Amino acid sequence: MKVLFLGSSHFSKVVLEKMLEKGVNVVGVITQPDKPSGRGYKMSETEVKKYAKTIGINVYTFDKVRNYIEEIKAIDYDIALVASFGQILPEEFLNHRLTLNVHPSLLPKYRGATPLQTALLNGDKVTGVTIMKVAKEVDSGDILLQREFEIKDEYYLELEEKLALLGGEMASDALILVESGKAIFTPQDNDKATFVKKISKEDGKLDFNNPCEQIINKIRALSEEVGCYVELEGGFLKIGRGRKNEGFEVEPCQILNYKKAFIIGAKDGAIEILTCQAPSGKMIAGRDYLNGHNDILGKFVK
RNA sequence: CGCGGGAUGGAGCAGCUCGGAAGCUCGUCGGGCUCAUAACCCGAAGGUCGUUGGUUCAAAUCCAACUCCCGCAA
Repeated sequence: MKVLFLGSSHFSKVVLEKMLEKGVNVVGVITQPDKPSGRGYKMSETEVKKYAKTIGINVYTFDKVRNYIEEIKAIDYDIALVASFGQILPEEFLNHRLTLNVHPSLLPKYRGATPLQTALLNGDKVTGVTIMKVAKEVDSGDILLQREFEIKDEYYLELEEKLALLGGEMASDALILVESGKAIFTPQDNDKATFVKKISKEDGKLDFNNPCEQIINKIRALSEEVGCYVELEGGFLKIGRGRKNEGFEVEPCQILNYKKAFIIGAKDGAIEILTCQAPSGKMIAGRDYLNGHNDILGKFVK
């Protein structure tokens, strides 16, 4: 079967890579157009585009798919596969060929754009990947395949990587099922559907009046993407990694040097800051940060 | 030309406004104390102060260009 792949993010790239490894015949890739981004507003391509170019697959960059329906219909493909593409696909596209989606959650749970972050924020022990039809309503299509994944102590990027690899394998399996006519689609139970909200910069702020577990969950979910931070001495300190630590007395939000570890108190214990990043600085070990900032000991973060 | 911050022994920082023998908190190595220590005490090694050029009797410090890094914004 000739597969048309739609994706933009790192997740997409890993899925695509896995599918190719599995021998899937990808005849073309549609991705978001180059955008000015980063320092100096340099034009940058999506990760999927960069990868596809090195492999030699045809790349189409469409800012809005609905404006390119004719071009897409001219592409010779049997089935479309979507993974973290970043655009709502118009019905005209969906009606043209069967379109499947790779979604990193156990649908109907966590429909929407941030299922991975939400699972980590909620401290879920289990999540998964779903392959389903793309329907008009976001992430509501009939399910073809679904597999669980046990969350251990992954941070966001690690979880994304693992679920993308799983998703790539499942996508490959799904294509085989469809090709052989053995695909069985099961409708979702819409009554059980939950939706995840978008994540903003503000969501990354850590409140050390909360319990340790909640703080750790937030660090795992958001520190690598939007970034987690606390207010300190009128400025900001980004927090990279942290873990629970105990064996001493400290008030919530108070900074402590305990056996050379950078500690911030929480509601029911304390968090050791393993890595953090000062303004204009790099991400460094918490103890290294303390070395140069002994004046903050005993003070409180906000 | 989107806005801004930074580059100082192995690590993290101070010093630069007002040029004049490079400092702090750690780490490392050696020694001491201790039942013991990520604790304490004594000592040592280790730096082209990002690169290049300029001003000056004298530049980490002033000026110019460049390289790399980071935050914001997208």
